[in-house]
Amino acid sequence: MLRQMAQADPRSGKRGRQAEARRNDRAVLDAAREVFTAHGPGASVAQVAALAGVGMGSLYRRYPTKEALLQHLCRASMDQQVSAAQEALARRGDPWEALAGFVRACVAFRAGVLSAVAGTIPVTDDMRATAGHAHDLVERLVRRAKRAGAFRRDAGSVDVHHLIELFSRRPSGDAIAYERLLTVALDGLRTPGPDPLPGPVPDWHTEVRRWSAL
Amino acid sequence: MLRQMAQADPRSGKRGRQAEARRNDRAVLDAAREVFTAHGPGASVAQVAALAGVGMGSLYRRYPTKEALLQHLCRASMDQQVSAAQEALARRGDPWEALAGFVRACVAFRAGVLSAVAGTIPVTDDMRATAGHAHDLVERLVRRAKRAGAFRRDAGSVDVHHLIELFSRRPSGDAIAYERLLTVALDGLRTPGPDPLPGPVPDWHTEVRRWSAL
DNA sequence: TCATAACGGAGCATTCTTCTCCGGTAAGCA
DNA sequence: TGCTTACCGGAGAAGAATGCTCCGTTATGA
Repeated sequence: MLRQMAQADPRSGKRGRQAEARRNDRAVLDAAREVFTAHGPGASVAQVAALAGVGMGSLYRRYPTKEALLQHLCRASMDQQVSAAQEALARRGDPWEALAGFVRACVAFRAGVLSAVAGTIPVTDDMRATAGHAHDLVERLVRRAKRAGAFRRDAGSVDVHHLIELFSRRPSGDAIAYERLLTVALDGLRTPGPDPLPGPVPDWHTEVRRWSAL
Repeated sequence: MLRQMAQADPRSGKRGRQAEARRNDRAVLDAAREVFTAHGPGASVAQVAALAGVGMGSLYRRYPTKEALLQHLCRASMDQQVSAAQEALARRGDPWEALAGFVRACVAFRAGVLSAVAGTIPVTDDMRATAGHAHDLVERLVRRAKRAGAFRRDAGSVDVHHLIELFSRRPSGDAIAYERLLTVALDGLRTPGPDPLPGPVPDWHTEVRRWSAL
């Protein structure tokens, strides 16, 4: 196969093998996100490698096993989610816009992976902790929006979490259609509906137990 | 294994083998819906049989192949969707309530199966026709709601279709959470948001082409 | 020019899956 | 009551798919 070698990595500016390695790092993780969120954790590693444009060897040099890849993916996504939440909290201006932007960002990088693979990999304490941290930040975003009257009273931060999970699962095609639906859902989350939402406001504790149940 | 034989089928009132056969018919189809919508068309037939509480033999006597099962499932779901739409159209009173009830019903019986299995089975002309018929009815429901001012102007019937597909994919657990989200989305579909939906209103033609692309 | 480091992908062992086959069990009739 | 028959469940065969390893190849940099 023809390989594209001596091209500079636009990010680091480096060239050569090290640059290729760095690019592959990202490509593998991005591909894994794409494949596992769309097809579930049962998707094959070969599929990930193919989408990343990388050989099996290159993938397995980075992650000793499929499980390790999934765990790393979860960690990375949750870290991204934390960053996005912090950024949203730091934003001045309309609290609703900050929250909505956060949700869109999370959906864009498929922050809801964890729900897709929950039950197939052991959830480490580390993951639990990071998820908890992320949740705290989302809770603050929601509270702030509620104070500004820009979030329906009968919904809570866990509903936001579920929304992100739901839309993270979107298959790769048809991106516009899903963006429309997400916009619809966000509009519905902002203003109260004619009828209250069914059931009690879900709480984080039971949510955690759902994917902690080995 | 202990079998439960001489129990009357509550539906037909019949007893014995024929009753068991009838019960199994339903059980297999319901299980297939559940399994394939939740885990995708890659889910194993054994999983379906297990959930239906039926042996492999009983399943394969009904459907000669996995593909046949999937096709029959699609047909049945689309027929149900047509029925539900007709029922909704016949309803008097609030046009919005009729539409919302229709969507809820479709999600309840997972009308969006087709999207989950699209691309894995050949789509027969028959299926295309039934889907078209269903769409016509939904279009009428939407138009009626729009005339009553109970449907946002920048959305269309294909968006409703997408909504049903999205929520049909829900995994079996956590039903309440999804019902909340569906209510949120429906609220968002009723009244116009502060910003218009992104992209053009999707049309049925391109939608069809999406899952007709072999 | 040579040692090095990272690469791609064919191949191996094992698991998973679809579908077949058959012994068993109860309903229905003589 | 006893026989026929229709239907049931699940073990198992053939084959596909998957996770992972191994190795020959290729660009880099001294």
